[in-house]
Amino acid sequence: MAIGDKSGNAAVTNEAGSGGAAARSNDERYDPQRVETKWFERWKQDASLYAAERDSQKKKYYVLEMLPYPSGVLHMGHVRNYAIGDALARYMWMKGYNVLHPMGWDSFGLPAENAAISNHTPPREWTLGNIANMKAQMKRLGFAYDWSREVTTCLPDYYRWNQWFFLKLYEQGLVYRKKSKVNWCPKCATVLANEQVLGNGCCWRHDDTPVEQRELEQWFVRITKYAEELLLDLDQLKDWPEKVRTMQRNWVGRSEGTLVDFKLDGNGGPAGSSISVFTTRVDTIYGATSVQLAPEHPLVADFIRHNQPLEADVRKLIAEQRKAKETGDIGEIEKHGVNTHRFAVNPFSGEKIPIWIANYIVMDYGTGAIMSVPAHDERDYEFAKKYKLEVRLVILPIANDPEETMTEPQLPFVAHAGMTINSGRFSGLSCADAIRKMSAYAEEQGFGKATVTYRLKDWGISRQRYWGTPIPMLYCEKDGIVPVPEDQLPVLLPAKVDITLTGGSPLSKVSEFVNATCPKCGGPARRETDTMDTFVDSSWYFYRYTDAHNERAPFDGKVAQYWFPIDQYIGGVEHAILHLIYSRFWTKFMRDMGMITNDEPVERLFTQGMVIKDGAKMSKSLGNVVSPDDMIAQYGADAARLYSLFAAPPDRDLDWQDTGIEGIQRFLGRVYRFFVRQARPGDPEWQKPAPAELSPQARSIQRKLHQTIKRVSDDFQGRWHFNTCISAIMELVNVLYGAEEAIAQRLVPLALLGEVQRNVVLLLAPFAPYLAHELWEMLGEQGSVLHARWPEYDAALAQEEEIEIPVQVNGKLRGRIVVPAEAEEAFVIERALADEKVKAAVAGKQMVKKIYVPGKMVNLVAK
RNA sequence: GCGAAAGUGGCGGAAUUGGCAGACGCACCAGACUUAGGAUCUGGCGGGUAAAACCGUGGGGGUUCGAGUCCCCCCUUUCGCACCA
Repeated sequence: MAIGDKSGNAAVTNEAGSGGAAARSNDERYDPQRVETKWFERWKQDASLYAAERDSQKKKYYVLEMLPYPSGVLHMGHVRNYAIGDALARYMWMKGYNVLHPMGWDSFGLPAENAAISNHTPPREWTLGNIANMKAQMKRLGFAYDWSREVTTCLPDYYRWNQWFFLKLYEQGLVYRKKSKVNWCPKCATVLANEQVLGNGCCWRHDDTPVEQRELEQWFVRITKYAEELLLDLDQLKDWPEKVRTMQRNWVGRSEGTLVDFKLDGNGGPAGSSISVFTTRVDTIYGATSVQLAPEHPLVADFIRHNQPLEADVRKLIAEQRKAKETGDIGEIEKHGVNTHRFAVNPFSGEKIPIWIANYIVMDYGTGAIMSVPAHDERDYEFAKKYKLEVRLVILPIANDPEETMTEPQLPFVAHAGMTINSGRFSGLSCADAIRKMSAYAEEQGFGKATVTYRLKDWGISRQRYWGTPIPMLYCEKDGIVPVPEDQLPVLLPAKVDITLTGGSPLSKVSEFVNATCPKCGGPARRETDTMDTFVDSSWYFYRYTDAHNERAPFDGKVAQYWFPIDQYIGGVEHAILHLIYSRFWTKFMRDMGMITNDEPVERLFTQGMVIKDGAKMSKSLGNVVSPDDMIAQYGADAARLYSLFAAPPDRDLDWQDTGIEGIQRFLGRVYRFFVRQARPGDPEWQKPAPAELSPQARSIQRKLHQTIKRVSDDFQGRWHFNTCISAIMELVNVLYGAEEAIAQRLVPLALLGEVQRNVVLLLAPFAPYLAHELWEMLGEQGSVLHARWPEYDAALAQEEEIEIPVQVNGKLRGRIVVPAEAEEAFVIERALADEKVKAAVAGKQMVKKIYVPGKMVNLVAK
């Protein structure tokens, strides 16, 4: 076996500084720590290495990974996410684009406050320390970010623009103040985020204390103003995963229906009051035999006032409902209700029907009141059966045959198409027709109207917490709510704050912060002490990257216009709703303000799968966490990145296997050793382009090279199955190993060998930047491989000259023949029939059919 | 309950349009080199058989010359939604 020829070691001597074939095995050894440290130090010297160009003539490409929360250390999910984005960014650079690939920190949020409490570190210090740590990890991993555009949301130069946007929203009536229910722990005496309420409905710090619902004044962003557009524009987001679009569609939850007012029947109630009911099936209203109220419906309090014994029952219903909501099985709640012994009047029929309060009616959808039509709704049916309420059929199925008599359907009959009966003047109509006519009639008569209901609620952004953007509002006794004037921004978050979880918002106890002057009257005013939801920060951060140091505006619209929309956004599917819907809202709001021209922030969205180990998500409690630092120390950054791309297609979950990354490490070493043996940078012959005439063996190497370039390029353009890209490169390297003897015997022209090596480095560059840079230098190339041109494949060179065709007889594989790629059908069939095994298989049979699928296979059908 | 995705060797996965199932990698086995091997190189590796035949992509049916891929029914897993009126 010939392992390299001695002259090839010329490349090594300037590299490892040693010589002599005897020491070969040691010199050839790939030491990722040595190589990666070397390049890490070099890259550190050049801050502008990955900077996007300004005023570039090149086509732009904005690739973005979702910014992390600086929790302390990177985990493998981050590594995978950024490895995908980094590969794409590097590929696009090599394709000649002006690439924007920034990174930042979603650095406000609760964990910093918890850390402050548990280790007495100020949130700012803790957060900035984590950022420094994670940034160092990212650099060590070799991610090509333009750090000159780094955005840190917890710093005033960023959050002042949150405040500025808040003022703009306020000016336009898109932010308003409203009482709203919040989770309140009586022991902590503070508000809890939903995430801090345990499954049993208790406080996370006091697991024996049930959380109460309290009404608090909160700031709300009127995202519902854009509900329709947020829904409609989903159709344009063709390069978003269908799953995400569906989730957003459901989240917006548009539902067309009719509002109908049922007047309260006189005795004892407030005169003229009525119950507004939302229904999608007003055509069934003559079948309504009761009205059902949510236990938390405002009218219920009124009923209780007139009928005290009701209170206990209602409390029970509320408790049942809340518990079911908390445990997540509101769908399976056993239906309970209580009769108020009051009546409502069906405005269509004039009929008096009883009013009930039921635990399955929720206040936060529709109007919190329904008309109950047991005959045509499963839930109403179940309830009516239980409480012996009347079931009245008002829709019949439409018979296919007009002669056929309509039979009464089995109840409940949830009809989508049918004909109304027992419905007064609206009898005999199709359902669709009845809905249209009855809605119109209700509107005409002034007791209802067609309407659209959304599940989407306005976005409550007030948080009674310290580590967030202060809401720039003042409360003046004389002037009421007064916005902080723009020129007084930012409202700085005070550094010295005593963070405890008692007594409400930490800021409310900082008197220097709270006490302010009213800009209108000059009198004393009190500052808003709530801070903003951190989703505000992440709703527009990617615009800031385009103009990160602008001190006069969040960003320059012209600059943003060059870069937007984001060409490719990459992140976890867990952000499919909140972050991505708030971001879409913010873009539309900024567009309507005239700041930008794009309707949507993100052109293409990619959601990568989770990193799991031993079948479960990595978590400290399971003890199956793999630390990136350990992986870097043991195998190197390239190996960690490459493995996270190789182990599974990026959209699927990745099952981390420690032995798997060893295989990648082996592969990287294999590549390195081949180059150490075969690079001949000083040889002019090796630098030349490959000759046109090649031996079959040389030709097969060249063919494999072009096939590999094609496979890798196609995947970048299309389906992103980087796992198969990497296996394709492995195959190419395996071919090169198999050819070493031929190389030694000079059967492969040096010119081709050089060409193949240069291309192997280019193909590896997006995935394994450290090794690629090392090899590029080893090849004697000038400049960074990052700015080398991505190779183009030659279809003719990738083309096989001879192909192996499987021959089936009656669909079973019986033989293989080798034919020229361009062979005619008749020739191929003839050769197939001449094959010994095929002959044996068809012996004594009658040939029925001969099928040749060009270039693929032959199937002979014989009986 | 509704919706979506998935189910392929001992394992991760490949098969891009209906055309050789198991690429590539791991693990394992054998050989080479070696003072040594948890390094490296070479070969083998779905089941079955002496070799074939034959059997094999969750199960059952179907379409087709041909099905992992298309159609129907069922099972399992994961994710999302869920009295949404």
